[in-house]
Amino acid sequence: MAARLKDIADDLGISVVTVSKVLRNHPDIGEETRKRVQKRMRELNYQPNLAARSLVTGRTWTLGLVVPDLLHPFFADIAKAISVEARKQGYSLLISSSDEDPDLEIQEIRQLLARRVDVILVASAQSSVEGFRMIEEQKTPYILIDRRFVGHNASFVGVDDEAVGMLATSHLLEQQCRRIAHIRGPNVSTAIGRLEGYKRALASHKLTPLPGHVVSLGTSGDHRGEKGGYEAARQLLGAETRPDGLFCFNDPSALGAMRAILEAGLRIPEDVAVVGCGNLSYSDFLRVPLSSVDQGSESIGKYAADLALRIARKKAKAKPRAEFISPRMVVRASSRRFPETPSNS
Amino acid sequence: MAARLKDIADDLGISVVTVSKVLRNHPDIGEETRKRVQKRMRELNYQPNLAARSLVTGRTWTLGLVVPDLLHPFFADIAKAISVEARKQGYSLLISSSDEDPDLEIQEIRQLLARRVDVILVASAQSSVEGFRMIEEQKTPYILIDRRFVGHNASFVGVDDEAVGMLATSHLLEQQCRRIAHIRGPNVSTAIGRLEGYKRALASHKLTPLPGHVVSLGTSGDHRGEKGGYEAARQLLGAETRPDGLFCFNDPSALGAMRAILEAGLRIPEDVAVVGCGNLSYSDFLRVPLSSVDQGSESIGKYAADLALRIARKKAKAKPRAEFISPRMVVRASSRRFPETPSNS
DNA sequence: TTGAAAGCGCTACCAA
DNA sequence: TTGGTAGCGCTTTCAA
Repeated sequence: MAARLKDIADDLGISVVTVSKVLRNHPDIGEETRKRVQKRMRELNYQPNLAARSLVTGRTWTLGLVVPDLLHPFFADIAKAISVEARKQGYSLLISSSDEDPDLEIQEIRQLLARRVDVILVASAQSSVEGFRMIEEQKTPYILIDRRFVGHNASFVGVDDEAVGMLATSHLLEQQCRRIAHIRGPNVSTAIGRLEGYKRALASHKLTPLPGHVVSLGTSGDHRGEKGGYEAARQLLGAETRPDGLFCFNDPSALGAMRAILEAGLRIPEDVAVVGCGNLSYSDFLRVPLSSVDQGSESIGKYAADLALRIARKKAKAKPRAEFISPRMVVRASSRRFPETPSNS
Repeated sequence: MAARLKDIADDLGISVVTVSKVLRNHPDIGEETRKRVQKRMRELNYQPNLAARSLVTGRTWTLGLVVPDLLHPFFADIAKAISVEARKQGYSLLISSSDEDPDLEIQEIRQLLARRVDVILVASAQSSVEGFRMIEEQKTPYILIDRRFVGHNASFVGVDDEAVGMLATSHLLEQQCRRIAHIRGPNVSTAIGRLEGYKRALASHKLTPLPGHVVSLGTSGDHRGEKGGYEAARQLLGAETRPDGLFCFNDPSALGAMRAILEAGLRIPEDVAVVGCGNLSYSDFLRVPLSSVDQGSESIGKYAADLALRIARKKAKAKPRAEFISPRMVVRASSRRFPETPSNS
């Protein structure tokens, strides 16, 4: 079926080794031999068998990526960016989706380990760091994306979540909101950091969250959070004092929340100003265009890929390093209470 | 580093072959031996080296997917669905994005061929069928997704595009639109089929497209088509007779078009009713919720994966077959001119 | 500059 | 029920 080195060697009456050297641009090959081999390769449309190569080199030229949800635009962005960078350097990308399920994630990681990918990138749904022991045992380098584990010394690329929370909340404060609520995410580092930032921004104005003004996004079924955001917002609107500003863990939950607010007959942003996080691509086209903190998903993907490829190249295990991307506030109608507010800050 | 069959065999004083058989649940192994081997495998957290296995079996247990744009929700949906099905059967998925560039697509396919994936799935950006010769030469089975080539006898899974065009246009006709325009896509089968359906639906009402009422989405830079849709719509609004209904090639272009319409001071759907295609997940939250033809992206992914896995299993090359998914009209505010219009049809 | 030999980790085949 | 042998397609090493 597919041509092999041996076929080419036999055709040309030379040895397999010589052909192999031409394939890899090894210097000590005669000009004429090289030409002949290259010609024959083209004729046969030769493709080296990467499985065979991997077996002997111990490298697969493949990166493995595990995300909680490939449909979430944030992770799709990252996957795309990684894929582009990887391709540039001749690497392929094995992508899998854990559905936000820690057990499934472990299975996916096992699969990637079995395939001996050179580096694993994972936006983890684990609540503890236990699951990574397995990777470490196999000595496969890995990089955490987006979500990290405090006190766990692994490479990390993601946004500075506390800055996210501060940026969003400070913006709402600037818009004269004083009763700012927060719909927080599940118990992972991103949600914790954003909550922390939210509190710090309030504190800098000598404020604290009012009773019932921090609500958790339900975790059930609905990963991207539209439904959860809707329910959380309904809960908030029934709170002792009604919020006049709302910072949502992510954009999908903000969409759900906005639906609840509009259904309750309130105006956005006059009655409740809303800020999301993620800056999803359709924000401009929404019923009320959504202000959002941009997490620089593309940069995250690019940095993560660069780091992964650097590690993959010199098989040496570089010491773990963390890279924090700075978030950026993108102001749209959902939180612009004063016309002069610039659209970015 | 990673444990090998030989390590386990040596530890237990048995042969590699026996261990290999336990690994693959081969029947003729003594109960006790099996237990001992399994125990040791667990202790060592053994992961078979798939590259080695591939080399001897000639199968990689990997599917390859090439899409024009992983960020487009339609293709993200498909990728996710395929990934889920593949995983269920122990297959992994190599995903790459061609950026709608035929040359890049060919490169990606070469890469997948070099990796000897068992089946290639491709939503192709090729304008001719030439590029597939390469795959055929290597005897790697492949399945076209979403976009096909008339007269080319290959397996195909996708929506019935003519039905898409008819569904959308008939709906607009039911809403009493009589000057229905169409923003058509690039020169691939999907765009051609939808255009065909649009014309047929008009014809069944003894209508034909008015002059200037079929506009092409520009192809430059902007793959998902928001910008293209905006520009196309501006062009349409300047036409001899202004359209009162608009069927757009996809949802992103419909978003752009709606922006142009609203900016021109017109109302949706009263002045211009709009229908998109793809039914993207945020349609409900848009400034004007967008009516759209659902292409059943998940079904497409599922069918395509099933077919691919069936082919992968019995290495036999099944004869090419085409599977057409029926589209479904989802009516929302952007085209609902009469309150009683049901939301699905 | 070229090539013979060995071996990567696994499975297929057949003999014990 | 168990295992020896051969070999998948390639790279590495070292000798010619």
